[in-house]
Amino acid sequence: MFVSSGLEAEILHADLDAFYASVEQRDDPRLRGRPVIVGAGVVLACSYEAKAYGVRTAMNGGQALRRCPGAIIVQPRMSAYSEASKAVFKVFEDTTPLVEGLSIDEAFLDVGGLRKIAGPPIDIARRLRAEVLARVGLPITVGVARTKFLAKVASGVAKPDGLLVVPPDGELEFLHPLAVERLWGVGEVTAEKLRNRGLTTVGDVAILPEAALIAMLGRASGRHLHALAHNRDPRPIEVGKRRRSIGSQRALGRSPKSAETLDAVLAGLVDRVTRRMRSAERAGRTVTLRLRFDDFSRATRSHTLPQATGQTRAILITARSLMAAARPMIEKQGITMVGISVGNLENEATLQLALPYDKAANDELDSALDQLRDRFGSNAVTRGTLLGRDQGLTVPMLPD
DNA sequence: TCTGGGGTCCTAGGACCC
DNA sequence: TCTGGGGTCCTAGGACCC
Repeated sequence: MFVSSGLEAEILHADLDAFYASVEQRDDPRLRGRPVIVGAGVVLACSYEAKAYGVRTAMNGGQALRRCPGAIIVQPRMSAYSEASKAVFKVFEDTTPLVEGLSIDEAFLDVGGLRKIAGPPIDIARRLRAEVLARVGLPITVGVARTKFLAKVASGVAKPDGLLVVPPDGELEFLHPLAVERLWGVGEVTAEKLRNRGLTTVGDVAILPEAALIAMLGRASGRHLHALAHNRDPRPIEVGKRRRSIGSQRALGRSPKSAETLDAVLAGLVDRVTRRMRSAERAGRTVTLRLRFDDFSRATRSHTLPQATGQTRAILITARSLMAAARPMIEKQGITMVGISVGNLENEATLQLALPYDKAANDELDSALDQLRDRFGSNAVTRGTLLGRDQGLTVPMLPD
């Protein structure tokens, strides 16, 4: 792994602009230059033309239309977005192997080791923006700085369709006048707490001792905020991060729901989640039921299994018993959302069976698996998953 | 027409073990 | 026999992000 010098601005934060809406405008010329809202009940994404009218992500659809009556509503096309994301990440990976994906539409890139072959970071960033536009047809904003945190702040300031480099000798000058909300990890609640004490800019926060921030916000948040306000962020780019949970949820509307309806929804969610787990070849141990009620209060109930599984049946049984335990709450308050997620996902196999892809090897593996099934039960061994860690052994499957 | 769906990380108390 | 310190895991809730 390259170790960046830490003295130069060589981390890029690349962030697609109004991602879903931009894909829609790319694919339908009639939408270009017009206010576009993706999502019907609620705004999943909106074009900058719609943002100009005050439309925001997560806003209720009716409210959005009142603010921007001329907006065009588009149904989301998740597969198109996922395809566009893959194409953009391909451009990232053609730029540098050191790519850390943050979400479907943003990533950090470490270009520190590329100066000799690809030029200074600003040139790389310019080319990256041009490449994404040429190859995928989407606008992207890039922030360049010495740290991940600052690069992300820079791209946020440069949006939309921009490029901003924060030079190492101008970091605090750039950072301190910004509103605290610009800091990664400062949301509504934290911003309000800070505002109540008259702290509105990053510079205001930087004056406070760490202990004061910890007293105000708790240990982790206090430390985090203190470090960021002083521009301390030593985290390196992490390549190949894995997801820690997989989940699915569904809004139910406000009308009362029978137990049968709820069970059907639950089964559908479990099926969706376990399919995704199996196709990702992962298994998990902790099943969490998430509920939301009429008054927007929430509750979670979870249970941890002794062994990781990706099987629909095992997870559905667990989900049902969590739901049964939550029954009294559900009867007291109307339920408006139900979700299931599976966490404690087992990592990549700890024991790699270095077998070549030939018939003899596959047969050998099959018979080894049969023996394991005999020993631990047929449910203990499934494709792409693993044995419980009690056995201290995980078994990766070969592709069919 | 007061609300989506996908995630991450932190905290705090209790159980349990050594 | 009594007590304590330290560590891990589980559960529930909350803040935050895109």
